[in-house]
Amino acid sequence: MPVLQSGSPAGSPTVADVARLAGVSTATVSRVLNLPHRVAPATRTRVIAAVQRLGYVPNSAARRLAGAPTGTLGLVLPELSGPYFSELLSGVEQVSRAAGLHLLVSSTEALDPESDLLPSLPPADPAFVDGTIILPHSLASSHIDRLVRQGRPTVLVERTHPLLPTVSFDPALGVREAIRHLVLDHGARHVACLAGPTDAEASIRRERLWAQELVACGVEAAGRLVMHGHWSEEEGREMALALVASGHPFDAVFAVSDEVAIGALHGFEQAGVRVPEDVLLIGFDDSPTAAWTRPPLTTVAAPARELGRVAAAQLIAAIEGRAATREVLLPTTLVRRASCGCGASSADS
Amino acid sequence: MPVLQSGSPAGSPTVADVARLAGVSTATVSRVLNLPHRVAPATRTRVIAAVQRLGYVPNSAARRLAGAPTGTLGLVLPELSGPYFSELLSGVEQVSRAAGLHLLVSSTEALDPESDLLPSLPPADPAFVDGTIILPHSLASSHIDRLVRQGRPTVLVERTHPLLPTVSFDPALGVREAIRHLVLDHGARHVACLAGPTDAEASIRRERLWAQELVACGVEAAGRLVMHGHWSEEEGREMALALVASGHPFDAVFAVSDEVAIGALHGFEQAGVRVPEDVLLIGFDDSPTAAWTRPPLTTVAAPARELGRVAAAQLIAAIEGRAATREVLLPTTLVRRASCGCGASSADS
DNA sequence: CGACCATGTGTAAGCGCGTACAGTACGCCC
DNA sequence: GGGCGTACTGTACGCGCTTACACATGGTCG
Repeated sequence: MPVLQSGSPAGSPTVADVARLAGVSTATVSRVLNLPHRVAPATRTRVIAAVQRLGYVPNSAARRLAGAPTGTLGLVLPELSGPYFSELLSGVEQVSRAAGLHLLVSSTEALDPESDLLPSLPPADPAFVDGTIILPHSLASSHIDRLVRQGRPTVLVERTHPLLPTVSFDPALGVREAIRHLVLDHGARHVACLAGPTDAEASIRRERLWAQELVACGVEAAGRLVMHGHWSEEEGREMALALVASGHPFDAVFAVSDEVAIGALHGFEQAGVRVPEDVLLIGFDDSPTAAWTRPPLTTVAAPARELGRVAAAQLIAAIEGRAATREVLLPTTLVRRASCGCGASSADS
Repeated sequence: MPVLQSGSPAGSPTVADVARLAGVSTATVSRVLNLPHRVAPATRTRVIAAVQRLGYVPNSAARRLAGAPTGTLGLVLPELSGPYFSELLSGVEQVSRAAGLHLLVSSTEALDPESDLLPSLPPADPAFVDGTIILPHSLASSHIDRLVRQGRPTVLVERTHPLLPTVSFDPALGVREAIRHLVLDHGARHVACLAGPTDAEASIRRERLWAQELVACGVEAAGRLVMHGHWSEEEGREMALALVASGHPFDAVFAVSDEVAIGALHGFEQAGVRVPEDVLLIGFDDSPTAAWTRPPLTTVAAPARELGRVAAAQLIAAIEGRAATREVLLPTTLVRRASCGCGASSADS
């Protein structure tokens, strides 16, 4: 059990306290902690004992101020909830933990997209982290440019950038597979698209691929069958309802995220449209929930956890001075369950 | 567009740079940023202009070191993924954002439960945050005691403590409702319990209530019908399988979390046991997924987001010196869907 | 008209830590 | 035995910021 602090009664013990107890100078204490081999074994032992006795934990603000690395990574996400970010987050955490680094997270949900507040977020603050992974929520990029200018290690996720290392999914493979499956295997003629916000790059890409592959299959990519909304179940439901209400005939739907797809499932049920009997449905992400919906959701698997892992690895490389790969593309594939009209795949654990 | 840094070419601009540009002393710059009303309007304007021109962002490490609050809250969770933590997290974020505070998150997944590393996590580090919300993942508490001793604002979630303010669910109401519903309304006689880890306080409480209420209903709370595992779908599945394999007859199941319940759903399907025809199932949490399973999951609603909100509010109160309520208990209620044998509640948005 | 206060600003002292630099003590060699 | 290198350790400065204190104005009151 630790002992009553010697120094400032209110605060935590400092190097000075440890030094006093061990009968050495503060410099020696600091050396024991950072360059142990430069200290005589006997002294080292004494200092370590003092550290433990006092329950001394270095003040990282001071440490950082004096030029030492923080040993923590920053992660900036548009939101903190939802399966996608959740998975991504834990992927990042997994590798940063393995590297002995702490992780610091915050969301930009609050921020005015156009404001330049991003640099003041702890995960982007040099005082807090050695480097940052950013998943920008919109196309505005002035704050990103500033980070670049400051030359701090930074990795972008799901977003292209001329200078920064980048990690994204390559939706092409998965979406191609999905569209072909719909059109070629199940004979869909009118494939609708439930898209995300019009300024989200990931959504834009997926929508573009939807159109592209449709045309490649010799089927019309009808603009009237495209809906835009936020990445949420609720909006997915509304888009599905709106689609039905529009009166335009359609026999299949490609949703740019599982959450939207799940919402759509709900919307269709509400509108009396059966999936997959009346309309085929394919989502995107393969979120943990997808296997548990009714019917189980066919979806383009984009393993967010893996994305997070790679991004973290890239960032660590950048911090350590090893050149990070400029642009990493992760493959996506179609996971066939029941919502696309394929036979009853009951359980697939 | 900002301008090339004047000071150290590599680093960001400092107060000194701003002071020079504005033709004032560093003290004045600092005052403009922290106590604006103590500075003459004309000077203030000049300084602000300089700040913007340089794109100056205060170094929070230095700021903190000099005794100023960091303006950020810390949150320590056992894991970062999963719907429960995800929701909790975004509740905390919601109110901390509203209060103009940043949020700093990390998980203890990595930590040796018995080690004293917790105080070195950024969210518990005075250098990083003004206060911390902790959801301890096990019963070990020496590190928590240390935080108490240091007298730093701290709020505990789902965990009792003699000194610290605490925010938890009161599972009693919901569980009572659930068990009674099973036994009284649906005539269940052998209600099993799929519990969490044996050292997780929340799980222990729920299991205890399961037993208590069962007895109160005049039904046996059979120890042979209790299974323990981790809070995951996979373990839920395995527990369900094990339960079936055990051969002990049972006609209903209470799972201590929705994830476990969903896993059990999977397990039962695999074992050819139909829910709710052969066995009734009730979960705990009302996670976003619960409404989307097959069949839709009846569950004890414990609004994690709200829990997060309250915890954050409590912490802020503590930081500001207003006494936080010692122990807050949030009510839980039963949400009836189909897995408990109630009629087909199709959509409940 | 001088003492006194309010207001604005500058000076300088740390906050806790890392580390260049300057010792000090010892062992080795020629 | 003196010169020099090696292995440790201590002294002292600075990281960027806040803030107590000192100082300079200008105005107000007796």
